Amino acid sequence: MTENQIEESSTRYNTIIKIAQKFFMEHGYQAVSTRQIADACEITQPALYHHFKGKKELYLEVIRRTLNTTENDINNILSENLEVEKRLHKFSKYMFSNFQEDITKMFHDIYHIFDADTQKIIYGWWAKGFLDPVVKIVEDGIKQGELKNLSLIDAQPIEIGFLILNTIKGSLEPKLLKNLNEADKEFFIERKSKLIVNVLLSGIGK
Amino acid sequence: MTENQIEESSTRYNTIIKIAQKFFMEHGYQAVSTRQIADACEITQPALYHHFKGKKELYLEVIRRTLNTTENDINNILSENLEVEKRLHKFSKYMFSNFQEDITKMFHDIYHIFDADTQKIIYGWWAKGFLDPVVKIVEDGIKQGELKNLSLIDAQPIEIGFLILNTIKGSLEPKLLKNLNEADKEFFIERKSKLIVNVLLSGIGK
DNA sequence: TTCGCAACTTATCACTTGATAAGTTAAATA
DNA sequence: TATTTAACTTATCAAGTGATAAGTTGCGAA
Repeated sequence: MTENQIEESSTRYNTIIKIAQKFFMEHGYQAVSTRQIADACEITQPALYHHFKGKKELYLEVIRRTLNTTENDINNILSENLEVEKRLHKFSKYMFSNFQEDITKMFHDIYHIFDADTQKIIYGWWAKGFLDPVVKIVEDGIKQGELKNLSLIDAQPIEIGFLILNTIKGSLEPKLLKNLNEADKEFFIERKSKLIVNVLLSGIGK
Repeated sequence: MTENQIEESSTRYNTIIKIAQKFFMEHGYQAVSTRQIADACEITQPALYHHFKGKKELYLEVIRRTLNTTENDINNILSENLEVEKRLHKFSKYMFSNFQEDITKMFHDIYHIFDADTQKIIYGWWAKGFLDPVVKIVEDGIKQGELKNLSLIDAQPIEIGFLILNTIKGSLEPKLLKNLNEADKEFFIERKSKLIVNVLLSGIGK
């Protein structure tokens, strides 16, 4: 075990990140204080600084873990060789179920907090976890003849990947979902995902 | 002139709102201090409190004006009786040109700052300015036979309005646009809007 | 048994925050 | 001309903020 691995398997260290993740994702970086996080962890505020260099570094680790977890989940979802429609539907449902907080806000914070180099690193994680899998779906879909030849609409697979991601991202409604019970939530997500995929594939025009 | 109208036409009052708008839209409510706004207005921080009861009230007025301006602009854009495709294209271009900051963040702030009643009032402004016009486009499009009968995809016009709005909203890329010159910006917006409308109307499926 | 060190705590720092109180000034009104 | 008042300013507040220094504790290795 390396020093880093010991640290990462420590219970307290993980608790801090889990709780910090909850707070940061719900309220954003600025609105969360180190004291709030520490209180929720039932430790004193300076104790945080034993595990993390500062608030920024804690936030960065939260982001890293979030994106890393997502990458694994999405790759599992997409490992089955399904048709495009089913893959997109699964992906949409995953996003609705797991990103009940605006990730747009997260990227806004990243832009204003971290320097350009760190931003690039984070963008790399995001691309690997989110964008690449969706672009893969699009590319596979074209190969299988399930999707249009994109040159017809003067677009690149990566552009369509972005568009799909943005459409789903823009449709997430964390506040609405929070007030539903599990059954209603499931129903809402199923219906919404179906609609989004339907429009993405067939459009609303005649 | 009522007392309110005098206040609203005052130069200083308007300057404060304009500058506050710029700051709030770029950084979000929490990240902007009353001192930053005051400094940019070249007045002292307590002078703000002569014009506004508090930071919250200033922010609320910024939101009201932003949504009100948008409502007027959009109604002008959509007053021409064009076909659905051209209307959506115009609308998309307007959004890209005028909302160079994430409006998602604005709604996040609203949710965490204001009480439920105030939130409802703001939602009313938003619905009137953004949602209603888009729903009108959809309804007109169905009447004119340019769009599918929505019962085919088990959807309501308002749902499709949301989806269109969210797709465009999610695709806004303020950071990217900021680094482009006017010509490149125009080109980017034109191209992106065309792609979005194309996918919304025809989809990417075969 | 002693030592070392991880994992804390208490106390405190400099700084920023939104907000208020009290005094000033210049222009409109009576 | 006297008075009022809008539009400020200076001074100051309490409540927070992220961060550091220095001391404590308890456990595992030597």
